[in-house]
Amino acid sequence: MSFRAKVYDMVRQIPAGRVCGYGDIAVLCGSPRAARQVGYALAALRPVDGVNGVAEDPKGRAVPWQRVLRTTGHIAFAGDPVRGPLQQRLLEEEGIVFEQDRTNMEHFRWAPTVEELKG
DNA sequence: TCCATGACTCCGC
DNA sequence: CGCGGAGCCATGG
Repeated sequence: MSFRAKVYDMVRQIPAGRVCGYGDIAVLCGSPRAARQVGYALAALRPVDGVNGVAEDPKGRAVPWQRVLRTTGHIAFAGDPVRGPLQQRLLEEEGIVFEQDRTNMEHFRWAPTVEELKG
């Protein structure tokens, strides 16, 4: 199983209302230093519905990419005029609270349980 | 096989 | 705090 496939599977497990850092996903996928590659994996998703932010992986399964943020709580693609605001909107609809342009990672960070990791 | 590309991070200033 | 630079490493050509 490729690194990207692991990333997609892991991101799919993040429940609505919770977020995770790129680095966190990298660790959970077995490559602690590959945070950047996690972002690259999400960038490779195929956009399906631009308005609702739906994107799928190569297998056609939807991936909640909006739940992955920088460790600082900032939206990684903030510079993107479309995806930046979209990501924040999607997260706020799930109950994530933004203070200025960042979230409180301490409060919203998600970590899988042992059971969830068995997958 | 080598090389460029990056939705990242850590560190120093 | 913010900024720039260096390190990181999975992919694809």
